[in-house]
Amino acid sequence: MANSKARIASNIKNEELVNIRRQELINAAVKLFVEKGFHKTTVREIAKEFGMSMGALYDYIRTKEDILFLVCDHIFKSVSNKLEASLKSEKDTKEKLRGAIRDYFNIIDSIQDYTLLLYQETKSLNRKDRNYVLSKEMELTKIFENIINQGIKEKTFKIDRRTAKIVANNIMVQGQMWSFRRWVAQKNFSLKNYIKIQTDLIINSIS
Amino acid sequence: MANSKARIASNIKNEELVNIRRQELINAAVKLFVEKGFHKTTVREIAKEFGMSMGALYDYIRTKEDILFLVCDHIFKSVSNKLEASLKSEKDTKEKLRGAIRDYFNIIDSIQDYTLLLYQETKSLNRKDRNYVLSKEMELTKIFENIINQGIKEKTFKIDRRTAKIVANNIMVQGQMWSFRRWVAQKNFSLKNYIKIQTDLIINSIS
Amino acid sequence: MANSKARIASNIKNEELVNIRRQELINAAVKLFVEKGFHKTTVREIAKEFGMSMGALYDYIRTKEDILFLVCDHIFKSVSNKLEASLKSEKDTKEKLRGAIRDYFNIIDSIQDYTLLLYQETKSLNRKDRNYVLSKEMELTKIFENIINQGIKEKTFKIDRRTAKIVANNIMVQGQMWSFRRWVAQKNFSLKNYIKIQTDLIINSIS
Amino acid sequence: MANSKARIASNIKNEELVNIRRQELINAAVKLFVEKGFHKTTVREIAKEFGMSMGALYDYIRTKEDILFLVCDHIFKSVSNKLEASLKSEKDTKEKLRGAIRDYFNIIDSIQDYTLLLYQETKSLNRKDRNYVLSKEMELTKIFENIINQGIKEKTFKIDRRTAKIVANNIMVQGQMWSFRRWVAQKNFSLKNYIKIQTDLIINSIS
DNA sequence: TATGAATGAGACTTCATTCAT
DNA sequence: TATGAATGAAGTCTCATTCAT
Repeated sequence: MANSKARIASNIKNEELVNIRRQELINAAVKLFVEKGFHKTTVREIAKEFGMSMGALYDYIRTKEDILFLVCDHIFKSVSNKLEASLKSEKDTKEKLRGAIRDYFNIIDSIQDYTLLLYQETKSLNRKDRNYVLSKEMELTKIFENIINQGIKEKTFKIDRRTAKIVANNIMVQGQMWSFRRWVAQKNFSLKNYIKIQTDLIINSIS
Repeated sequence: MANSKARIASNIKNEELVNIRRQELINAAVKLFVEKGFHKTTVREIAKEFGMSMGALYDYIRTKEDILFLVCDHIFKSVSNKLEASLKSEKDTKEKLRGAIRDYFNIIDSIQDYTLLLYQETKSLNRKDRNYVLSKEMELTKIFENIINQGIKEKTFKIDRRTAKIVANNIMVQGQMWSFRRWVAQKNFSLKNYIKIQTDLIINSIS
Repeated sequence: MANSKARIASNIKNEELVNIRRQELINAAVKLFVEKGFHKTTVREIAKEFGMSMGALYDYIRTKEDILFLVCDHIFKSVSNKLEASLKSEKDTKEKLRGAIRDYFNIIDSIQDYTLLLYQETKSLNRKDRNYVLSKEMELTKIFENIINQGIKEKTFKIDRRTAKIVANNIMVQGQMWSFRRWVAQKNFSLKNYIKIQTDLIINSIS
Repeated sequence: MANSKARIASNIKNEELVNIRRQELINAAVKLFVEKGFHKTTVREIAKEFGMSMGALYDYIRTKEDILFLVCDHIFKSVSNKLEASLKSEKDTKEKLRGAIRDYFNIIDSIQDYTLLLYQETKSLNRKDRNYVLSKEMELTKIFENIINQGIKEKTFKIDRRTAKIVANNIMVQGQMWSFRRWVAQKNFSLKNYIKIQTDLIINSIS
C-alpha cells in the first residue's frame, strides 16, 4: 500500500504528514474531478479546495497527473479493501458468488461517482501509471474468477475455465454499468432489484 | 441525418459543400482523436490534417467541441447503419438474436478505435450534445431489446420484459468490452470465440 | 545564413515575415538582455518590447532559449560580416594583420554591449546551440590565424604555426577585453591608443 | 579576510561558528555552481549539499546572491593567496615575471572550474558585491604590473608604464583563456607548453 | 539554534478563437 | 470563401524566502 503512494515523489520528509495531506488532497481532487473531469479542473482549484497554496500542493506531488494517479489508486483500494473484507467464507460456492456480486455492486453504488471517474480518466494517466491501475483492476476480477473456478471444480458451474474468465469480466462490467449507464439502470431499477436480476442471469448462464 | 449535423452552425451557405467538407473534417479529426484523445489534439493539428486553414475550419464549426460532436455522431451512425442493414429477417428469434449479437460484435471489432473514442470522450461534450449521443445509443440498445421481447412473446425466452431491458444493455456493454477491455479479451480469445462464448452465455441465461 | 535561423522552428509560414519579425525580436531582446541579462529578463518583457502579444512571440520561436540563440547568432554574424568586408587585400602581410586587428577591435567597440552579452550568456544555451556559436567564434579566430600563417610562410613572422594559433586566440581575447574589462581598458585608454599598443605588442611578439 | 565575509549579515552570534559553517557552505555551493551554474542551482539543493536545513542556511546568509558573493570572494582569495605565496623573491626581474606567470597559470589550471564560474557569474552579483570582486581582481593584476614596472625601471623591459598596465591585463586574460577557451587551448597544448609559448610571447613583446 | 513545511508571486508556454487581408 | 498571423487568457510548475514549532 505504501508501495503505490511511494511511486509519487514528494518534497516533504515527514512521511506521516505526506500521508495525511495526500488523503486531503485526494478528497479535494475527487470532488472536483467528479464535478468537472480531470482536464477541466485546474491545479489552482485543487489547491483551493485542498486548503493550501499551490506551492504547498506541489510539495506533495510532481505533476497534475500525479494527483489523478493518487485518486485512481485510492478508489481502487477502497473497492478492493471493502470487497475483500466482505469475502468471509460462505458455505456454498454458489452463495459465495452471489454474495461477492452483491457486495461488489453495493460498493460500486456507494462510490459511483468515483467509479465513473475511474473509468473515464484512467486513459489520461501515463503508460506506467495506467498499467498499474489496470493491474489492480485485474486483481479484482481475479476474485470472481477464482470463486467461479472453485464452483467448476465442484461441478456446481457447468462451464470451462476459459468461459469463467469471461464471466468474471462480465460481472465487473455489469457492476460498472450501474454507474456509467445510470441513466437507464438507475432510472428503471432499484439497486436491490438490479442486483437480483443480474445475479440470476449470471448464475443461470453458468449453471 | 442532416438533422443532427444541422445542430452545428456553419458560415457556409452551400449545404452540400458543408456536408462534404464536414465528412473530410470528421475523418481528419477521428484519426487524431484516436491517436491522442480529444483534449490533447489541437485545432491547429486538425486543420492541418483537414488540409485547410484554421479560418476555413472555423467556417464549418463554431467550437472545437463541435468537432467532437460531429465525430461521435458519425461513429454512432456507422454502427447503427451497419447493424440495421444486417438485421434482415431471420426465421427464428433465437437465431435472430444470435445474428444481431454476432453482427454487432463484428462491427465493434472493425471500428474498435472509434468505439473506444466514443466511450472515453462523450463526457467532454456539453449536456445537450451528450444527451443526443446517449439517445442514439439507446436506439441501438432498443434493437436488442425488441428482439428479446419478441422472443419472450413467443415463449422462446423465459424472462420478463424488465429483465429484457437489462439483458439488452448487457449485450451492448459486452460488445464494448471487446474493445475497452482488449488487454484481457483480445489477449485471450479470438473474436469468433469471444462471440460464441458470450452469445451462449446470454442465450443460456434467458432460455 | 538562413541555415542558422532555420534551426529555430516557427509556426509562421511566410518565411519573409519570419525574418522581419525575428530581426525585430532580436532587437527587442538584445536591448533587454544587455540591461538585465538573460535570466532576469522575462518573456513578457521581451514581448512588450517586441510590440506583440506573448502568443505571437511564441509563433516565431519555441522556447525562451531560442531567443538567446537568435541573439547570439545575430551578433556573431554582425562581427563576421563586418570583419570580412574589411579584409580587402592589403599589399603587406604585416599591414594586413594590423588592419584586421584594427577593424576587429573597432567592431567590438561599436557593439560592445553585444560582445559582453555574447560572452556572458553563451553558457545558458543548450549544448547544440552552444557548439554552433563556438564554431562561429572559431571561424573568426581562423581569419587571424590564416593571416599570421601567411606571414610565417613569407618569413615576416618568426614563430611556428602552433604559436600562431595561440596568437590568433590572444587577439580575439584582447579584443573582447576592451569590452569586458572596460573598467580598466576604457578608463585608461582611448580606443585608438588601446589598438595601437595592443597591435604593437602583438607584432613585436611575433616579429 | 573577516572583512569581506563580514559584508554578509548573519543571525548567528558565534563568529567562529559562522566562519566554519560558511566555509562548508562555500564548498557545497561551488560544487553545484560549477555543475549547473548559479541560476539553475536552487537554494534547496545547496542546503542539501550543505547538510543543513533551509532555515539553518538562511541563518548564515540573507539572500541567494550572498552565497554567490561568498563563493566568488573565496575563489579570488585562493588565487591571491597561492600567487602571493609563490612570489618569494627571485633574483632576476625577467625570471620573476616568468615565475609569476607560470605560477598564476598553474593556479588557474588547478582550479579551472572555479575560474570559469568566477567569470561567468560575477555579473549576477549586485553592484556593490561586483565592485568588490572587481577590486580583488585588480589587486591581482597589480602584482604583474608591479613586476613589469620594476623591469622597466631596470631597463629590462622596453615599454612605458601605460603599456605595462595593458600587458598585466593581457597576462590575466591569457591565463583565464586557458580555462574559458579550453576547447582550443587544452585540446591543442599541454599546460607546460601553453605556459612556455605565452610567456615567450609576452617577454618577447616587451623586451 | 535548528527544522522544514508553507507561502505566493511569477515564470514559461499553449491554444481556441478571431479578423484583416 | 479562404488564409494564417495575431490575440490574450489561462494553464502548469518553480523557487527564494519565511516562520511556527
